[in-house]
Amino acid sequence: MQANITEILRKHQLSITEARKKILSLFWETGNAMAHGDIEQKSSADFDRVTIYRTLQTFVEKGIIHTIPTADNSVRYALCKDECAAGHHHDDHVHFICDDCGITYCIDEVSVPKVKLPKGFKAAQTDLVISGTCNKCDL
Amino acid sequence: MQANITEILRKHQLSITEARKKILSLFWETGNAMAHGDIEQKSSADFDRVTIYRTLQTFVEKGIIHTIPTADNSVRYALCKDECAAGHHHDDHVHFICDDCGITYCIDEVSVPKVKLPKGFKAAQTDLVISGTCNKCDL
DNA sequence: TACAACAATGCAACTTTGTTGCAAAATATT
DNA sequence: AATATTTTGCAACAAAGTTGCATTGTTGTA
Repeated sequence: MQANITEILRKHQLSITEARKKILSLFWETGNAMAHGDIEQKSSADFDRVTIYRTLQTFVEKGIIHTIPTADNSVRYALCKDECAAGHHHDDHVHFICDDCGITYCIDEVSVPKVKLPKGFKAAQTDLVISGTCNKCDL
Repeated sequence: MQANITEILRKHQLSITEARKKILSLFWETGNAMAHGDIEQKSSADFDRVTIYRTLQTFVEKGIIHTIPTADNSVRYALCKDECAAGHHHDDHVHFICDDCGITYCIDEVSVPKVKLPKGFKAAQTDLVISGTCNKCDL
């Protein structure tokens, strides 16, 4: 696994540093999407706040992670699929945010349906974000 | 139009104040969605920052406006349709954010398709946000 | 392995964004 | 018109995000 992480960094032509290895491994461990705040809490002792900001930024640029829009002013980040290349992302799956526990899931089983837009509108990215109750919080 | 605005406020059992009239009229004038920052720029001379925060909050609660999630940490607000009642919104239309000019459109013509979720997941709200180039910025 | 070139990090200072409590002002109710 | 209620502005604060620069760490090459 550790070897896997350095391999990902190398594949994207990034220097192998402690911060990047740690933050990237956090994504693998949790499995779900994380907001900046989550990452800061889980690694604030190890790294400076600024480093986390910059690391997330480069990860997004390189196509390692992608952003998930939310309605509460806290953008979340999640691992991209292999197909994601630098510049243009291909994360056309649904994201689910639980109102109870706050966990953000990538629902890989469902893909985002194509939408016909009015004339002149050209879609670059489509985000389908559903909020509600997840299967753990469902009573 | 001015009469129209006070009528909306009254319909939702809100006191008629300068701040609320002004902010609500801004939404009608621009026609598109606005982020908090936009509103602050267009009325900062008239009102305190805090008032804008609180006004937007009450408008959302009363179902006059709804939030549009974005991937850049700046939630946008747009007018609701008449059907929107306090508590639960019915804005099942698509939102389009132009990467060029930044304008956020409500694409009323297209409605959000229903999505089947895995077992145990219950959807409360569904947001379909598309980013790309709008018909004004399209060369 | 050691060295130079380059990139990433930490620190500090700062800007922006959002929140809370309370007194003053505006609005609504009678 | 007078009182009760709501809303606003102010101040102070907390949180989130940014920038420049010196220091440290990483990479590629001899």
